[in-house]
Amino acid sequence: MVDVAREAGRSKSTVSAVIRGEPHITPETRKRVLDAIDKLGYRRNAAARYLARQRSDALGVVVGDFRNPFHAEMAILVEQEAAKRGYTTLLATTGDDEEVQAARIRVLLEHRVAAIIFLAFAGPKRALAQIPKDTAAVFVGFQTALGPSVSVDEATGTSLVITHLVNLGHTRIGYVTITGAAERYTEQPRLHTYQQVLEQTGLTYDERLVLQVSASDANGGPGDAHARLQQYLTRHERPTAIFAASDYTALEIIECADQLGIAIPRDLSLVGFDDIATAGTTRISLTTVAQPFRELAAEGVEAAIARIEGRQAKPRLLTPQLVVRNSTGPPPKPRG
Amino acid sequence: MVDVAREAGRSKSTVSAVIRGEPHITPETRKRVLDAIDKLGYRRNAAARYLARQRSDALGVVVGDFRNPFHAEMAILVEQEAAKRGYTTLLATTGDDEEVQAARIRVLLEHRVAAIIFLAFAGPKRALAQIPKDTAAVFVGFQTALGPSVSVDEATGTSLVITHLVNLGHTRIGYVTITGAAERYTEQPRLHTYQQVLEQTGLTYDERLVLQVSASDANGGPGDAHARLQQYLTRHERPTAIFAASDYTALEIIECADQLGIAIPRDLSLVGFDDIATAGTTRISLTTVAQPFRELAAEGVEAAIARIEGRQAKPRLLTPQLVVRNSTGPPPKPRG
DNA sequence: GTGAAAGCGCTAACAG
DNA sequence: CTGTTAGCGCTTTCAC
Repeated sequence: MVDVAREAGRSKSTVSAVIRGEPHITPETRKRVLDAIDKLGYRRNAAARYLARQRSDALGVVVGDFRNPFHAEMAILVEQEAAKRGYTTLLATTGDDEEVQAARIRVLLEHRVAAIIFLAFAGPKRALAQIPKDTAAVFVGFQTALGPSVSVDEATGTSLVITHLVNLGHTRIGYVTITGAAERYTEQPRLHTYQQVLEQTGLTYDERLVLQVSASDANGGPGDAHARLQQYLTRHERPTAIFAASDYTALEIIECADQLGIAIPRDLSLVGFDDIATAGTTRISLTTVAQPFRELAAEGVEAAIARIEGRQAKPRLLTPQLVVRNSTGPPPKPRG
Repeated sequence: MVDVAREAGRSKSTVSAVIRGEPHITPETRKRVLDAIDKLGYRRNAAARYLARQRSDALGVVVGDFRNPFHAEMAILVEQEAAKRGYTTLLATTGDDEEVQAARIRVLLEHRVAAIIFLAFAGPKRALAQIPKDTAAVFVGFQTALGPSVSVDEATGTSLVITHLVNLGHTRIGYVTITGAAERYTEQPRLHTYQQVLEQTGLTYDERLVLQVSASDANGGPGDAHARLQQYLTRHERPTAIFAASDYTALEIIECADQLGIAIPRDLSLVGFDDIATAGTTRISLTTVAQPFRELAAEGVEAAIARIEGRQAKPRLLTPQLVVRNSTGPPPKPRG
């Protein structure tokens, strides 16, 4: 920067003023400085800038698993929304390992991000606890009491699903989540909602209809989740319809059903959650609860910025929508 | 840090030494410092650290589109590999817009990343040009002469595909890419390879068998790509087999074919590139060229670090493998 | 083995 | 409107 100043025949602080876009600069001076910057290929130093200003314009975004298209899509949108508002984004994936999760969050913290956005995922309490109070943390994509959250109303979404299935004649409606340890924090509550809605509808909650597997279950190895799903789908008292905790999970169920020769929706109805792109595809055509992606992202960023600026971030509960496609139909005639 | 020093009854530089893990510290002192850090919840400041050391341990990773599972997967793996080697990762997505691409790269540069890894994507020349010579740039996931690259041998991959199709009896083998402007830089060369291999095999290159659409083609709007694909698939002189530039593209072709009632592989054989998870699925079962993901990521990071440390990064050309599944078969009997 | 001091590249008061 | 100055939080010689 001092080089630029010399080249422009001005002082360092004038250069700084030009860069920051201060209004009170002579056009002449501005031009000289800009030219010098150009000529020297000068690029301001984010570290030094942060240090001097003591405030950062970077948002940390942590997502559980980019492999899940919902996460990926949201990450893109959040980045876009943040950019619109003048913030840059530091993205991090964590996977299942709690060590890794803590480590990634630590890195963001060391970079002094102004806020951390948890995308459809919240690390374990331990990782969350390390976040200093003056760093805003907001949660987007799922309902939680961990902090300010922007999400769809899961009770409504679940009602939509159960009602749809009940109207088709289903009474044995299962609930399945296949997730990394990471997502347990987000999908556990969704199970709770399922249970509540079920009972409100007059159906009895049957534990045997619920399957929760961790994708990376240590005992049994990686194949374990698949084995348990297979077993769940072939049991005699299996459900006639399944509500999957996410489209990503639904995709795994489809694969397993395909392998077992279980036809969807003839033998089994399936509903997902999220409405990722693949769900709308002819081959998959998955009935699902659509989340308003863009809105979620925009509101999430807004909430984060609100917190940064010391404003209160009111929790937002958006309205989900049921998209009926070809993965649901009437239950099969009782066997035997 | 000065607070920690006070709390521990030691000086600032001693605290620094402890943090950096210098060997010559009394156990007693170390413990005091560590305790103080813990008690105060101290977290070192990456910005200040960078400023003082004048070297960064952050790698910038830029990917074109997280929606493409190949990109997402690679991003995860690169992050993991970087972490293993003590580097942290700053991830950025760019999308199609050249402005955005340049902006994202600028942000990484301002953060003084030690190197930038271009993941299955290279920005436009203009964006690339802004990278100072002392910042290493490496390209992983595609062959390019833009700089050190780690990729699969595309000629070999393409040969595998063409040979496979020729053996099945195909003579009209098309090539399709549907991509953002971003990926044009990576898939253009692949087209070239297709052309070469075709001719080596004794088939003549027919321009009409090639379709290249930009997903975000301005004229015609977003539906344009789909319309052109549809037209391509219904033309009289359509190919009996298509080599898609990526699995992601292949997925779009499948969707379009499904909508048109074109059966795969009965009416049309299809081969992809990458071997993303979905390709292995029962419903998709896509014949494709598998890339060694993990190796690509590991070697990519290695190449970046090599450059950072001033070593020469020898371009690596890994060997791809053809995975034959159910999307390819003999050509249909001639119509009419 | 530990501490004092200089300085990394920038911003922000304040003078001029 | 522009320049001077004093740090921001850390690392790194160099004395002690």
